[in-house]
Amino acid sequence: MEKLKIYFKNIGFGGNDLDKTLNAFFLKTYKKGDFFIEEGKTSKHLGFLESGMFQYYVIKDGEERTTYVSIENTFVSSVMSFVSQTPARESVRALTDGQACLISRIDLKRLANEIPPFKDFYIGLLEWAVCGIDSSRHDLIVLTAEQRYDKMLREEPHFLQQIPLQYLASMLGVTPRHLSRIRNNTR
Amino acid sequence: MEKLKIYFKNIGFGGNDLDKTLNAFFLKTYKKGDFFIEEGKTSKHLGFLESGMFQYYVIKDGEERTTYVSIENTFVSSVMSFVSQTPARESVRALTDGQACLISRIDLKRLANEIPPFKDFYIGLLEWAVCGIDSSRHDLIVLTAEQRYDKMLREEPHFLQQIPLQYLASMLGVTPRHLSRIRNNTR
DNA sequence: TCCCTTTTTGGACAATTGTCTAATAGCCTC
DNA sequence: GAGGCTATTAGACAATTGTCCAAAAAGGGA
Repeated sequence: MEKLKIYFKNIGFGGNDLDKTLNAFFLKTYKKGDFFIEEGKTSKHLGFLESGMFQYYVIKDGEERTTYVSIENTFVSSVMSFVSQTPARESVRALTDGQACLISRIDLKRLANEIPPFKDFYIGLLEWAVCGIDSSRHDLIVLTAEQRYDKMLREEPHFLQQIPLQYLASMLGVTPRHLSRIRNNTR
Repeated sequence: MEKLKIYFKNIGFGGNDLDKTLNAFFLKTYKKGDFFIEEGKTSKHLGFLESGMFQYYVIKDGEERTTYVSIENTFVSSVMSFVSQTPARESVRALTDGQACLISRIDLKRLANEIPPFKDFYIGLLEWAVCGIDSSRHDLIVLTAEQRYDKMLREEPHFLQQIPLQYLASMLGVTPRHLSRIRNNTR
């Protein structure tokens, strides 16, 4: 849980708060293909990705559509399911072997009440999530597929290095065939 | 601020907490076309829409694209700008005359520290926002335009009654021309 | 190194969606 | 109820994007 520890230290956690916080998490190891959460089930845990890569996807007309890919040092969650405790509309599984630190929603709520800074951490996490998701939604409505690709190239080049194109295509709202066309045009 | 009062009562606010909370808001009247926030400026206030309708949009290649429309009894905010205090990527303006209760980010943060239930309200608001936005983003990637329209017809029929189609089209990620085609097919 | 699997690319064609434009329909005001 | 807005619909055509498929390229063990 080394990276999680660094994460919390970076936002000012220390001493007792840090210990209690880290104790509420437990480490889980994932093999490629293992599920973090399956569509239809209710997400009980929030995860922090220590290593590896998780794919969010649904099966649509028999084939999968990727809605997002999480990479290490970020939080993983089927947001809606975890937050509202309703069945997940998507599955999340490991694209590679990896490790995540998990905390249950119950422990999260408990910590938030016991440790004031933890509640503020959760607010910060929600604010970060809402910004990222809103921005992505905005782009899907306002930009063309090519502009979205260019933006990813500019702002998240590590995505293009780490994540297979077939998954990125779907996240960008196009088919792999079309992403190939876009890449061919722009370089 | 009648509706705002009812809103807070419904989530369990009363007595001193309710008074302090309502006092942190002030009422503002909007004429059709008035801005709630302009693209490029940083949003200083969160609003609760007492009456009227607000349109979120950007000008893209000389023409406007609507990303969302808020209706009464909901909160209004250029989320990313308000949350991260960065310039807004979209404008928000009144589509009709209306009234909103505003609270500054500073007062919001102050109240969150003074009134514990208010912090929990803010968490709830963020959770609600993240669910709604995530769901909408999910639909843009996974569903066809026709399926998104059908879903709106099923789940938010009041949108179709209240909001002009030209704006809904854009929210659904298509042109008005194409929305017209969709509507023609399905009924 | 070689073989096997997975990923990426791209041709040919089809379906979807956008652009431009005009006609129709609603609605408000005088 | 006539005139002037604005919203909605729809035809014709063009551009974009998807589907189906096969070939090429890239990895990953044995």
